[in-house]
Order: sequence, then C-alpha cells, then structure tokens
Amino acid sequence: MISMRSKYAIKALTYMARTRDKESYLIADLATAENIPKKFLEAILLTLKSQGILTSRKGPGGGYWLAKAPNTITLGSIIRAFEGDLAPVQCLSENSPGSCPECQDAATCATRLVMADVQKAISEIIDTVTLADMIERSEFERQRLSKQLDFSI
Amino acid sequence: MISMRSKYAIKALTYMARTRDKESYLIADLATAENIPKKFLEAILLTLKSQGILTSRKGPGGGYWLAKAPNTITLGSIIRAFEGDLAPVQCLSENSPGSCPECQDAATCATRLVMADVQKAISEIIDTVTLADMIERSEFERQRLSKQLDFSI
DNA sequence: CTATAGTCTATCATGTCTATAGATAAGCAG
DNA sequence: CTGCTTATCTATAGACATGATAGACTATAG
Repeated sequence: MISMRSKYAIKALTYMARTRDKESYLIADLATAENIPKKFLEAILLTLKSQGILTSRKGPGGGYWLAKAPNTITLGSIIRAFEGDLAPVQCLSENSPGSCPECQDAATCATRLVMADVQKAISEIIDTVTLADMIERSEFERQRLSKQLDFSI
Repeated sequence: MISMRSKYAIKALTYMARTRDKESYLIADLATAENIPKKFLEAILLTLKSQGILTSRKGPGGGYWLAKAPNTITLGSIIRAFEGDLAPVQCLSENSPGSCPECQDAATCATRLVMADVQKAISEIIDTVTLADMIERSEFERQRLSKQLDFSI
C-alpha cells in the first residue's frame, strides 16, 4: 500500500499540471481544491521541493509551481520521494544498503533473486509513466466512459 | 518491504521442502535450524496452517509438515498469508474491498489504472514461482558460483 | 513596515511489527 | 488414569511509522 503522502502528492501535482494557466499555486488553494489537510500538504510539498520536482517562492505572489515539464516527471520519482527506494527486501535497497538480518547466504538466496525481478517489474512501470501520461490516461478514460454512456441510451 | 514473518515463513518452508526425509518437524527444531525466534515462529506456522500450506499433529511424534507438494506451493500464497492481498491502493484490494478515502472519481483515476498494472506485474512473478523453483534456483546459483571459483583459481 | 506565504519544530493518537511469557488443549505411552 | 510431549491460544511490551495538528519563524513584495 502506498501512503497517503504519495497519493496527496500525486493529486497536488496532477492538479498543477492540469491547470497550467496559473504561474504559481498557494498551499491553501491546493489543499482546498484537492481536499487535502493543509498542514499535512505543507510537509508533502516541501519533500517534493527537496526532490527537485517543485519550486517555490515566499511572500506575496509566491507559492509553488512545477520545476519541470509534466512529461518529464515520472510517477516513480514522486512515489520514491515518500516510500524510499521500493526494495522488497533490505538487501536490494540502494539508498540504505545492508544485508537482511536473517539471511545466512545472500549470494544464493532465492528470495533475493525473485524479489529483484519484482523490484525490476515495478520500476519498469512507474519509472516510465509520467505525470503527463497520467493526465492523458485519465482524460481518455473519461471520454471512453461518456461514449459508452451514449451507446447505452 | 516484506515483513520478517514472510521471510521466516519462506525459510521454514524451504527447510522442510529441502529435507523431505523427516515426516514431521518440531517448532523448536525449525527455530534452531533456521535461526528464528521460537515463539514468533509458532504464530507463523499457525498462519501457514490456516492457509492450508502446512498440516500439524499434537503430542509425541507430532509436529508440522507440508500439506502439499513443494511444486504446488507458490511464493505468492506464502507472502499473501502475511501481507494480505498486495494491493498498492485500497481500491484494488479484493479481500478487504472499499474505495480509497481520498479518491473523487475511481472510474477515471489514473493512479488506480497504473497501480493495477503494478499489482498484475507483481502477481505474475510471485504466483508463478513455487517453493520447488526457489530451492532449484538457489542450488543452481550455488553451483554456478562454485564453478566461477574454479575458473578463477 | 506590514501583510503575505512558505518553512521549521514539536507533538499527538493510532496502528503495525517483532518478540516474549504464560496458560491451555490435544494426543501418545505406560 | 497419569504424565510427558507438542501444538495452540491469549496477553503484553517496546519500537517505529503514519496521518494529522499547532505554533513559531523567515523571506519577500509593495
């Protein structure tokens, strides 16, 4: 299960990518628009900034905005900002290395071998999908469903 | 990250599948052999029994043993016994259904669509690999490494 | 100088995870 | 029937992560 942080981050970022008219977004407005607890969102946006996904400016006229184009922001980079690297087992973690405490022989550990495949499969999906892709996919689905409705009438 | 429960379960089951000579295994022996806290292992074996992976008998001569052949016990069934269905988001959970609390429109939710792909990718791996496969893979790796050693001498 | 808006620190409740202790129940041997 | 063996159940404790809130602090436009 991905955390609420990740989901709120996706919602806020998607909102910004969808409505590119404004040049900056206030925490309060994002919180209201996407129904996210304001104080919680604060910390989330700060994390996204530290990952180079958002930029911000203080003071009047300030706020947050996307640091990169939506088609260059991957879902993986968003999720990993909150969930860490998505290692299914400790010994496959890159940013916080170390062997699994219970493992007797990492070299021949079948669990590690299989889990490496799992990790790769996950990465291949989430590191390929971008924010732009997600908005497009959502819009496509919306239209597909409204057409289905037309037929059923 | 999969839990220690899952890892201990895999270790205990692999041990039983590897040494098929004995007709039953004592909790205490499994705990010693695989270096697992005995009391903790108790609960784990009980869960595996409730999932139909193990069978048991009390009293002298009793113990635990595999309820099925190792090539019919999937890694997925073991992991799911402890981690639940591996739904990346609430709305994709089958055994504890319900929509994600923050979701406004599940039908067009891009996160759900992508995560469904992730869930499928994970399942395709772990539901295909069996206990027998893992033992074989581990043994293969052991031999491969010892051959590599031969060359390097 | 002051209102605005992001940033930082601390705290809280709740829940899960790993692990341990102690009591209980089933089953075999004599 | 007694006693030993072995699984099973209930309860608890400590550590940590998660979701969320409160309040003080800092930068900046005008």
